[in-house]
Amino acid sequence: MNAAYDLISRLRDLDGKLNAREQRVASYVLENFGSVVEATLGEVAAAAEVSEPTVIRFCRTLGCEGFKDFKLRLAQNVAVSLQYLENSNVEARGAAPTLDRVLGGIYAAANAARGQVDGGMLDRAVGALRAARQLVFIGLGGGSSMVAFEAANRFFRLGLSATAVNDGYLQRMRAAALEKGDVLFAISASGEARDVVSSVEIANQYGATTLCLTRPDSTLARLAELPILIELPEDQDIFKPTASRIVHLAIIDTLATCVAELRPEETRERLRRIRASLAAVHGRTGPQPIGD
Amino acid sequence: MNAAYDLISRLRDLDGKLNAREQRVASYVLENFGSVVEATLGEVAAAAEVSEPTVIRFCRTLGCEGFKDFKLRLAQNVAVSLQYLENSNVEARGAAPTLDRVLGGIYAAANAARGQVDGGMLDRAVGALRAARQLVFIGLGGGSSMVAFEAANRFFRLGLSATAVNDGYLQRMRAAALEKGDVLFAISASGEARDVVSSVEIANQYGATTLCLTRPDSTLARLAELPILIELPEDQDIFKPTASRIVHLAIIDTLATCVAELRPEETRERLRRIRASLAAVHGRTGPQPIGD
DNA sequence: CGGGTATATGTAGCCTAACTACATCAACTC
DNA sequence: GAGTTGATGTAGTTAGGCTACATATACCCG
Repeated sequence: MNAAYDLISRLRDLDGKLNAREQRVASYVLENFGSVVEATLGEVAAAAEVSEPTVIRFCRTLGCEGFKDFKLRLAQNVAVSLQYLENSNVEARGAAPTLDRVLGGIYAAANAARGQVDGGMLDRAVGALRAARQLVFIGLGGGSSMVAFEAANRFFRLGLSATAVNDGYLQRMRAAALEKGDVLFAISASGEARDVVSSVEIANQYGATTLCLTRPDSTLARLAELPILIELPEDQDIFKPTASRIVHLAIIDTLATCVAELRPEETRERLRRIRASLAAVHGRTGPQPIGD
Repeated sequence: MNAAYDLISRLRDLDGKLNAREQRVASYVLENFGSVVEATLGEVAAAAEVSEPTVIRFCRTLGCEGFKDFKLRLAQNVAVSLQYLENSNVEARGAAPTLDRVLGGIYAAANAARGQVDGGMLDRAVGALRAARQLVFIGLGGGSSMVAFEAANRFFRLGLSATAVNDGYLQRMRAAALEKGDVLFAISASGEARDVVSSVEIANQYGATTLCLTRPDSTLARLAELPILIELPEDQDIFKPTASRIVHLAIIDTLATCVAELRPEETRERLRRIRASLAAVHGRTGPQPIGD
């Protein structure tokens, strides 16, 4: 998508497939993002125990113009995660560094998503959503269930008939009641949640359009008609909730925004009505978030 | 918090208070982040119509070591927003640039939050949460209600007695049933949602500990005992859902992580049990997100 | 098995860009 | 109105990135 953003993933892709000496550089860089950003060509060459031109060649292999360009892109690439990850080394626990870890995880997941999502995948989903007679979002297990509800919450504001269901039995029942023109949108971090998978199969049988937001190579990914697939980086930090939910919300927001922009007049009117309905509850009227 | 992150705000702070020629440089930089990152000292000097040393002095005024250091920091500072904002200029609508807008909004909100949240605020909240006999999260209006449920979902995993309530009447009732040692955690984007505010007042009366996550200078902020306050940047993009929900989720994740780390053994055991309970539903067992 | 070619890597030198020291100029003070 | 301080530019130095070329290694084909 964006050249600058691909650097690290390209680095990871090429890792192992490079010339011997360039590989040394790659390994060194992968383990020392942070310092490489501030190092000179000579320093990197010395640290990786190769000659300077080898480092330059390595940069060019990655598609950069030279070492300078490489450093700039690397800086931009790791800027965010770097900040957070470096801080997390400091064993100064407490809440503030933990916030950094959480945000760092979100950034990492968001960047990963950004690299994988291709426009077509989302555009097809948008096409199906805007044309839907009714929209049913399903998810299970807290995280995905929450995303499903939030999705319904997003889309009803646009004047669409949207509901979320997080009861496994009810999901199957709702799926069975769908027909052509209806959309079933399944959300699952694992892509294996049994009730969700079955519901998609059922909806397929009855001719509904099935979308999903999940991992590649999962059962759900194979069954849905218009899958949105994102492989998110594993998170080692077992005490920290995964960032996948957040990325899923971002995707939902993206889809909702696209649909809203395709029908601006209707959307504007709905938002006006919703805002008016709330003015009574708290006096505020400005351009605030609608709905608290 | 982190030096690198302050560059642009420092620039904005100093804007107008600089020497005549350095001001020229500042103005130029503020309007050309994007190209400055790739420009040389000479190019910036020429573009701002000043001499090269003036540019260097300008960099030092901002607290950088020199032009190189300045450029690096600027690159890191604007890396994210730049990527996203630049893309949004391109009128190539479609879903991919919209994803960039959504992520850009999240980044902007997250950075804003990061600058405002001080450790003490969070640490006090963590202290109250870990000691709670029971935890009740309340929120209204879709977004905040979702965050409340997700919070309960996060904390029950740690072995705490956590519930979420998004029914305004029920919120008051729950609040009235609380006592000393219990925690009421109110979540509100506006800080004015009537039922939520009242519930906090009621809980205060009965001696429960009241926390909140909301805007500064709001009614809720004034009433809660341990407020977590974040002023989030207004979002002009009316069709795009606000990023405030996401930041609120990040704060909740942070609190949950801190509490989890304060009681590691108990948490580990709960997570093991929860994982085991799900193994039956989908065969996966690895270090995946727990609960789909 | 050996010569030739292609690819990988290093050496030495060049050139640009960042920085420094110094000079000049303007403004403000007493 | 002269002195002093601070702002700005000029010229020169240095270091770091890059190129051209040389050497070494591996691979292929007869």
